[in-house]
Amino acid sequence: MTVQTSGNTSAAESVSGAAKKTRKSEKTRRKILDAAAYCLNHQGYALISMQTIAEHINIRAASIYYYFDNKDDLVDEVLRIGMEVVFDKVRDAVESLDADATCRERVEAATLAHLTALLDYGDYTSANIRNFSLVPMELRRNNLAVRRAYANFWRELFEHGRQSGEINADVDLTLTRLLLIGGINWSTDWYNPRKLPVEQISKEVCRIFFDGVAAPPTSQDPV
Amino acid sequence: MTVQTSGNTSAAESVSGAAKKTRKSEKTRRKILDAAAYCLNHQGYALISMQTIAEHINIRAASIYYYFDNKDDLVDEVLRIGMEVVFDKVRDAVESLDADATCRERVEAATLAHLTALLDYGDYTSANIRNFSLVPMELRRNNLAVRRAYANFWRELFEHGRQSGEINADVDLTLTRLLLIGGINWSTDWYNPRKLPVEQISKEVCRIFFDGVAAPPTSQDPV
DNA sequence: GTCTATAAATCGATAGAC
DNA sequence: GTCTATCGATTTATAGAC
Repeated sequence: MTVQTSGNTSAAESVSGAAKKTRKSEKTRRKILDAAAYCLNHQGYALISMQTIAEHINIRAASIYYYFDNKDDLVDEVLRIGMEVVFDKVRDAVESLDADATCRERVEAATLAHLTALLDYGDYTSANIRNFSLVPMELRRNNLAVRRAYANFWRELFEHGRQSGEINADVDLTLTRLLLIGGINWSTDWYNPRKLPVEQISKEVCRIFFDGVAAPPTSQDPV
Repeated sequence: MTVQTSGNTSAAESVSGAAKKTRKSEKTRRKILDAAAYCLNHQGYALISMQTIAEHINIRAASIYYYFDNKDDLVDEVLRIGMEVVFDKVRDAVESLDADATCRERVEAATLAHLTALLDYGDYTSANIRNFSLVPMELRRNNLAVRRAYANFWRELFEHGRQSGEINADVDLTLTRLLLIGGINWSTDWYNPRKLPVEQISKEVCRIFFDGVAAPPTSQDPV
């Protein structure tokens, strides 16, 4: 209310941050993005309107156009953030493991991080996953680069496990990866945090994928 | 160009079929549903308009209202068909197996049928899966009954396997089911029929879920 | 930076001719 | 059954006051 109202507002906080204080401009921009992510997640693309987004943060729809050229640019940024935040969390989780961590430990950490970003971290991530296939082609195309990089990260995770002999040699790793990520992405539809915490979910998910659900032979051969 | 132009079109083909010929009325109704399913799948709810749907089959938007009271009723029926066609195919596939078929064989047949319905059968199924969570609450509620019944079918499939000792006793069957269905539902995003046919996909999916991807111990304990 | 006011387009849905 | 014409509501986006 005193210093940082309008005068020497400078630099953004997101990239190559210079100043330390968030400008009011940046704050409002973030609030718009948050509201857009919320609406996108709960109502879906094209069901959301600029007016609805604006109402959530008590501004007028016209004000949004001071920050974003049009609706698609706004949605585009929400989707981008949604995918990047997952990627960042997952990469951080895996890279913070010991260098000699097993493939299973890495996949488990990645699964937990992905699940956490998806369920706890909220609307950006869910908005991306739920809306990607329904969004105009151009927005999809813009989002593809990050998605490919993320897919590659997982691919390397599994291929590392294969090279170390931890994963069966004749298993389809691409299918494994798509099944795992697809399965946990779906969790936004059924997950109930009061039934099972994310830590247990990710542990159990990896148990299913690594060990399988088939019961081991009941009695060993009498050798 | 001669006989079957307009005259004696009669009776519906769908339920409790009486006559053998499809009325023009029913034919147009089906064409509208097809177009709606296509648009719903490729553009998503609320991005589709009655006009777009009408254009796909060369009629005027107003004509749709002769067959459906409003847009939501039309969407509702597309979603219902989408879920029912999967359920029907999967149930048929499982029930056509031998009575002494193993749990794994049943799950494999169910997976193949689900995948086939999803990928071959087309827009109705995908439209349901992709739009369910984004559609207005009332439409969701209408679709829940079929979805619950379908989920129960899978649940029994797995619980049967547990009771027969085929599935590990301490595996979370609910999570297994959700992971499996979620994973293959996601396949509409990545599946390429020229890379791997559905039969191989479903076989490999079941192998991953039943046996796991972990490599077996390389050398047995020297006992 | 945020607002009011409004232009321009599009949507769902209805009325009524044919 | 399908059409044209249109109403009324809502949308994105812009213009300009403050």
